[in-house]
Amino acid sequence: MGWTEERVGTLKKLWLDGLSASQIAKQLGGGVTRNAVIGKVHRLGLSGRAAPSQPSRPAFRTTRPRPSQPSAPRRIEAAAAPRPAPQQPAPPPPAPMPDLPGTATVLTLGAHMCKWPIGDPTSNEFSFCGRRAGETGPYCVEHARVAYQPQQKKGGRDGASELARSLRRYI
DNA sequence: CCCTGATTCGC
DNA sequence: GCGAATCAGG
Repeated sequence: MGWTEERVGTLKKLWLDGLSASQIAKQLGGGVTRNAVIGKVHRLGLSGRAAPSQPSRPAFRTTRPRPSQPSAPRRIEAAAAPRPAPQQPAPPPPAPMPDLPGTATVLTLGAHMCKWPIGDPTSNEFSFCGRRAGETGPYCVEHARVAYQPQQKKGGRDGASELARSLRRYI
């Protein structure tokens, strides 16, 4: 299955919520593996996260030898370069998930109800927004703005701060 | 062995 | 652009 806007939106949301790639892949349903999710995440440019559960950042590229071209000798690059002491800025606090107005479970979620995921999809408290969804999209007007992040290229008004404000309420 | 994300590269 | 294969690591 291809990456529809809805699936991409869900992917973004769940990834920014700190869910693992495999969890996102399960939640998106069949047709996607965790590799697909990770690949898409990288392609979307949001590889970094606020709260990586397992911070594996070797800071140096983990040169992966290519399986193809079998005649090529396997060269293992041992990290010999001295690296300056990296200064880690203050880690951002983890984002708790407040309860939102809608609390529709997957069973009670209707056709025209906002399908914005609320909470951890793997937990029992997971629910959807459930408010009235627009005619065009699966989300309510408020979540639609967050899901379909507009191209904030130009324009006099500051779309970024507006987006950040709307996001802030859910983070 | 389970899991995690990261990367490469053929498609 | 997509994702399987593969990596390094917890």
